Amino acid sequence: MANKHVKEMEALKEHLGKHQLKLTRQRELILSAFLRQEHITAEAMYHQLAKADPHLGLATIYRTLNLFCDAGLAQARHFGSQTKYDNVSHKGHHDHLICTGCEKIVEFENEEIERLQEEVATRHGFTIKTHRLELYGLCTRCRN
Amino acid sequence: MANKHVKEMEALKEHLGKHQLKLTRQRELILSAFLRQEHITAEAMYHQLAKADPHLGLATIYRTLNLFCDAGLAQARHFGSQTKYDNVSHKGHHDHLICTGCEKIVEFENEEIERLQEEVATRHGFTIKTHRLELYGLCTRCRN
DNA sequence: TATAATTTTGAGACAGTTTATCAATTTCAA
DNA sequence: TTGAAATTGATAAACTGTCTCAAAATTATA
Repeated sequence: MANKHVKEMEALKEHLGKHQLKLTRQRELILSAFLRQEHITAEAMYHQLAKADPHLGLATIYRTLNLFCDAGLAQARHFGSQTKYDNVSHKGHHDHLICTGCEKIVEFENEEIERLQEEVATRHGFTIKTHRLELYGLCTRCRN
Repeated sequence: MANKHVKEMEALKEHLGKHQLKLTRQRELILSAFLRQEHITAEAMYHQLAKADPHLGLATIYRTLNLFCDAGLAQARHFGSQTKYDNVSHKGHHDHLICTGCEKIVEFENEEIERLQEEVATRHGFTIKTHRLELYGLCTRCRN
């Protein structure tokens, strides 16, 4: 299980090294838990990890998830009033289909769309760093 | 100025009528101010209107902007930690190019992208209600 | 136009989410 | 091993947005 996430661990260590930050037990623990999810809120992770370490503070979760964003391992997405942290480490960039009925989230990739985005950006003189595409609607089940 | 927004005013009145709601001075004032913007936060509008009416409450702004959303005149977007209300009354849906340097926001439309989004949704059994596409990067000026 | 029923408003209290504070602890380079 | 620097946990504080409720405004009706 641990060696499953070696690559991400290395990426984190590299980021830490570059910014005079330190590798802590908490950061390892949170990374390991984070990589097992597609997306999670800080609050959800707090409760999930409470079993493993009851003294892990909520602030540390927030700080660490934001650190992962800086390191390029996570991406924050504001969903309603909460922030969800997406795991973007071991797969290419993906976009989201979100069911407003049951909150189910389906990921997808579409190269053609990505290409058109580049085109639009170039036309406006922009250089894209990242993007976010979310389609909101009803899934098959919720439509009935 | 007032007769510039007659159509939207009518749309609002129709919505009010259908839902046993009343037309108030505040709703007229806020609609008029709202239609002069592309997108604005409740807080920003609060300060902007403080000159015209120092006693207009923040809660009223929130309530009214949400009312506009119900009436189809506005659309709420979670932008960072804030909610921006977009003016969607007299123009089609548009997406955003956002400069991470100066925070400038450029709007664009791309029918081809919209079409591909529909295609993706259909393939996954979704019926899209709305979507959101944001491209983050640097504008020409900030790249230097 | 006056009246009354209903809705809306404004002010601030309140709730939920995220960040800041700071003393105590941990990390890591020397 | 030591000590400077970073991190943590607990909680206070900040921030955004909603709720409450008495007073005021609107609308339908007479």
